[in-house]
Parts: sequence; structure tokens; C-alpha cells
Amino acid sequence: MADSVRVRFAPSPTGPLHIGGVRTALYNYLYAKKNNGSFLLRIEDTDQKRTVSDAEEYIYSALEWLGIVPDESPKHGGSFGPYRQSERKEIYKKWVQILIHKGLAYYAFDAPEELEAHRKEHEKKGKTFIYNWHNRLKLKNSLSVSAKEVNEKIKRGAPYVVRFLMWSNGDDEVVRCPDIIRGNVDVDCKLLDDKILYKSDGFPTYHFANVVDDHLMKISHVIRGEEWLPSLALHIKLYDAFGWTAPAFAHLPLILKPSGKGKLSKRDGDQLGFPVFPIQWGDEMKGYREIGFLPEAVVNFLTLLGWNNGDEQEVFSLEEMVALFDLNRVHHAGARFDPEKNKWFNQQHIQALPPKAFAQLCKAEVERYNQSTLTDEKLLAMAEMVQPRVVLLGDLWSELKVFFETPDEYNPKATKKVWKENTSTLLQAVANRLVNKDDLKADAFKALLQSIAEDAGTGIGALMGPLRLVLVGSLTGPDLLQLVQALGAQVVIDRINLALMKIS
RNA sequence: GGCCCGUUCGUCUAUCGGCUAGGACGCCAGGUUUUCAUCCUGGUAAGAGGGGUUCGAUUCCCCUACGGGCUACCA
Repeated sequence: MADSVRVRFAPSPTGPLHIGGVRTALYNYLYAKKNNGSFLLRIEDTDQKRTVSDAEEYIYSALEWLGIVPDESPKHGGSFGPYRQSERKEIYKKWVQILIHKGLAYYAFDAPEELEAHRKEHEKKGKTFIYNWHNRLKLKNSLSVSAKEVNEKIKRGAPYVVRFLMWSNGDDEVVRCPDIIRGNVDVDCKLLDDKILYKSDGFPTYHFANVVDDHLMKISHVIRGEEWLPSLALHIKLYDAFGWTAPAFAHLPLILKPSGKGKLSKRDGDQLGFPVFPIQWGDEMKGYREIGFLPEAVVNFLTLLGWNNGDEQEVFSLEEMVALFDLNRVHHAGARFDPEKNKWFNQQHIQALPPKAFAQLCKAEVERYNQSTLTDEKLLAMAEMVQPRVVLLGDLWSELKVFFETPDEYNPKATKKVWKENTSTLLQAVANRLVNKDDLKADAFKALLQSIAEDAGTGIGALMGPLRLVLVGSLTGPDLLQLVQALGAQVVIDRINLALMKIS
């Protein structure tokens, strides 16, 4: 049996998960499920300063809402734990020692300020300071200092980091980095630096923890954002250094701001007028859920941002995408986030909802704003009228309101447009004819309108506009005939009378 | 600055050497619904530029331009 597919999503709990991260999680999920593999969630909290306490919980809630639930995680368990890097410190300590003993990593004692000074100095000369083969012997580390002194320093508790010996004389200069999406990328490792693997606070850096964990957790495919491509060579060299087989890699194109200027970031959301988080974060940052997106629409849109099936289908369910997903069909270039198309996907998924399911959503809104209790039959009729009109669930109440509330104002532009000299008379006639017409059906009402129009020598169109205005307050809203049927004769009469008072 | 990745309608994308360059969003115009929305039809609009390779390049190669990413004891 071939090794099973195991992929991971490895966010840092530094804040709410944003859309770019969600898509990475999604592609991992799709790939895992497509191949009957496992999707794991690992919390990369090695930067204690940036760790935010609610963020981990947020990640679980967000993924759950989206329907991309991990098979293994700190919360869901699994046999490769712990899945939180802060709980794996002993493991990293052990493996970094192994690398040091192999002579492939070394202690370094340079103070951050010293390194900063080097950087500044180089910058002044238009150069870049790189800590690697060409200067490591001139810096303070276990390669330049005697073993005795090194031991003393460590015993004394002097702060140190551990650096990776990226390249030294005699090594191959080129590392070949295979990527499923991009093919081979060849990198000259003489240009790379001796990355810090282990920080002076006793935590590993991303690069080190990542490689160790991916190996120990038997990750078969690393699917992550393109921002990691530059460090792929380092990661490959680390696997080599341990003598481990590297997993396969796939670097995803980035999601760009709608302007195209830069990758989408956490700050882009509210000020640009669209959500960048799945669900609410804190008191202010609204998410897709709160604004009224269906999770299946979010997932659909995000998946299509950078992947397609090669045919013309765009609306997919999660299950369909799982069945069709293919890393080889992932686009290479970054994709701009398009809020308009995002909404279109939502509308598509809302329309695809079974009427009863949509009616339940309506029911919740009605209970929330109006407390009316309705028969299932009425509710369903109402929902059917509204369903094709809704783009965001957040707009649901403003669409449903018309069934429960008398308009408190009449759109002036609309009034000007439809209110003619004989309008009052015509509407008065409608009101008169509706008296005692309980249980009025839409087609009966249409006949009624026709007859009134005929008597007045006009068409039914002369009545539709004003009537809509009077009932809704504007010229939008659900089908007029259906609306009248749902409202019932008495409500229509009342609304006509009120409008006649207010308008003419 | 250095290194890496990328480049088809305004946007998301199809095309794996034969193209009258297809679809979707958006926008515009019609149609259906004597109304709203849905829906339907049509229109708009593209392979960055220059060199090669080839009978033939959007497609393969090189250069340039542009865009993006990385360049931390952050991930």
C-alpha cells in the first residue's frame, strides 16, 4: 500500500484566520479528502509575543462553520500529538541537538543589536548583510570560538541561538526544489543565510519546527502559500540534514487585494467594504457569517480563486469540489479578490437552497424582528417570494419587512414617477372593491385590477406602480399580486388609505 | 538592492503548437413577467513588449518591462 496522504494546515494563532489562510486550509482539505487522506490542524505558536489567546478557538469555530473540519488537531485529537508547537519544545530540543552533533548546526552568540548594526552598515554601502559561509567565522559562534569557551558561555546561561550551516565548501551549490504546481526551482544555496533554527527564548523558529513536525507527523504533502517558496530550499536542506525524505510541496498563488496592490491582509476588510474573516472577531470585525454569506458560497468562491476544473462549471458543492480537486490545475499567478463575484456566488447558493431550508432562515429573522408567529404555509409562501431576491442573508429582513410593517415613508423619486392625477381615484376604487374580500387569491386580485383599469380606460400597468408604492414604500419588492395575497385585503386597504392621506 | 515566482477581456479564468481566443462576474441593450427579482438572448472587452524555434506560436526558449513574494531571535 502506498503511503497515505496526510496534509496539514498550520496557522499561527496571532489573530483571526483570514481569507488567504482559509483558502490554504481549504485546498489542504480538498486534497486530503480527494485522496482519502487526513487533514490535520497544527497550531504554530512558537512566537509567544504574537500569540493571541482567543485566536486558536477562533480557528476551530471558523473552520467548523466553513465545514472543513480537521481530522487531527489539538482539539480533535489524533495519534501524532501534541499538535500545538508550544507543547513540543522537548522534541525540538532533542532534534536540534542531533543536528549540532552532526555538525550541521551551530551555536551563535551574536547579540541582536550587533547583527542589526551589521545590517545597517551594509545597507549604507548598498549591500545586504547575510550571515553565512562568507562571514560566519568572523562572527561570534561555535565555529569561530573554541569549544571550551562555547561550553562556558552556555553553562553561564549566556543567550544563544542555533543556526543552520547552510552551505560550506565542498557542498553542492544548487538545491533542486520540486514543486507540484511550479515544477523544479533551482536555488543557489551560497546565496542563502544560516537561518536561525532555535531562538534564545528556547523556542524553535518556524522553519525548524515545521520540518521536524511535518516529518514526525508523517505529512505527505505540504500545501501552503507562495510566500514560503523562498524558504523551500532551506527546508529541503533541513530534511537532507536529518536524512529524512522530504514531503511533496505545492505552493499556492496568493490572494491579492482588489486593487491588485499586494496580498490581501487582515487590515483590508472593513475599510474596503467586504469581509476578510469567516466569522466575527471581537466586537467590531464582522465576518462572512454575520454579513449573510452561506459557508458553501464562501468555500466555493475561494476554491475557484486559483483553481478550476477546466470546464465551464463554477457553482460547486464542497462534495463536488472534493471529487474534482487537482493540484495540477491550480493557477500559477496571484488572484485578486473580487467582492462582486463573491456576492454572486452567495446568491447562487441561496437560490439553490431547498425552499424549506430557506424558509427556516426567514422564520428566524421574523422571530427576531417581529415576533409574529406564522403558519408554515404562510411562511413558505413568503420565503418563496423573497428567495430569488436575496444576495446576502443580512438583507433578509429588509426584504421580509414588507409583509409585517406598513411603510413609514414613500420614496419621493418613485412617487414622482408613478403618482398621476387619477391615481388617488384608482387606488380608492381598489380599496373599495377589496372590502370584505377575505382570502383573496392573486389571480382574483389581478382580475379585479383589470376590471378597475378597464372602467377607467387605462391598462393595469397604471395601477401596479402606485399600488406597489403604497404597499412597499418604493418600487421594489416581491411580486405584487402574490404580495397582496399574502397581506390580505384588510392590510391592503389600510395601506392604501394611509398613503392616500399622506401623499395627496 | 539581492533572490524567487508570475503575466490571456476591468476582474476570475479555459486553451496543454492549428484561434473566427471560449466561459463567468461586472457593465450595456433587448425579451419574458402589464410589477420586483429570477430567468433568457445579445453586446462590450484580452494572450505586456521585443527577439528567436517552427510550415504555424497565446502556447516552447531568451531578453526587457511590469506585478507579486521573500530578504527578522514573525509566521
